[in-house]
Amino acid sequence: MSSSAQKHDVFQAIADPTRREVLRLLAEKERPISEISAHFPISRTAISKHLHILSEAELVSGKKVGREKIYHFQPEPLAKLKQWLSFYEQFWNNKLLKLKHIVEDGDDGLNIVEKGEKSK
Amino acid sequence: MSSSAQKHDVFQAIADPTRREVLRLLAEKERPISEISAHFPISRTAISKHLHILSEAELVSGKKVGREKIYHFQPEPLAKLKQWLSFYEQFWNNKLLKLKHIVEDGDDGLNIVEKGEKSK
DNA sequence: ATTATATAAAACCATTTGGTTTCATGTCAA
DNA sequence: TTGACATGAAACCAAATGGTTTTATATAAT
Repeated sequence: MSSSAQKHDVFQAIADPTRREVLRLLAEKERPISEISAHFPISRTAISKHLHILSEAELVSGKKVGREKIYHFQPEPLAKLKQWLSFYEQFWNNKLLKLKHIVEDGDDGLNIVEKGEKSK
Repeated sequence: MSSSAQKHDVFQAIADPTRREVLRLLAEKERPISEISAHFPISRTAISKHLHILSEAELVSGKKVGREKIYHFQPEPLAKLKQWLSFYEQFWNNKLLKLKHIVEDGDDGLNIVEKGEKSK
């Protein structure tokens, strides 16, 4: 199966602070909805909706056990985030790449002045 | 200054696909609003609002040059995202940590067998 | 069998979001 | 100085978001 008609992706799923906290709780260990919602000032129903959204993004998955629904954390979608991030890591890890870009773009770079440097 | 009363953080800022694309364009090189909006099917005003949000999250910054406003990419806030992500990397990079958790939680772990590993 | 528990589902609501259109303003060019 | 251009700002709008309350259903416990 693995429905690709997902309305919520990982970027949206982690945008909400409550959902991030839910994720952290589930990363620790799997828990039923009521246990999760006990950690928050909002209603159980609200938490249930958040779990639904996390579930759409495949960051969590729930299995019904007796009358409880036990949710557990699924890290896979975060790889996509990591991948997205990796593109931008150049910009803060490797300052030399800035120069490289300037060269490749055909800019002669003569008047480029880095922060705190004098231009002449 | 550096107002800390920011309504939008980096998590929310990158939740929107259009904003992610704007970021990518600005990571390539700095550009005025009109040039950015030329890449999208939506109005210049809409793009301007997205830039405002990215700016609140300090992912971009704009300087006025003549009648144009030139925006450029600022990678710093992404470090926060990277930091957030790093916590979860254990879960897909380092499978052994699973065992560690089991041990620390007091679970005897006797019948736990990792994928593809021999139990002894 | 009855009651309490755990969740699901639906209706509802205020605010935010992502977009639009319209109007105003500052700057460059002729 | 008169347009044209680039942006800003405001009013407006539909849909999505994040919450609520109410009602229903399945399971567990007594």
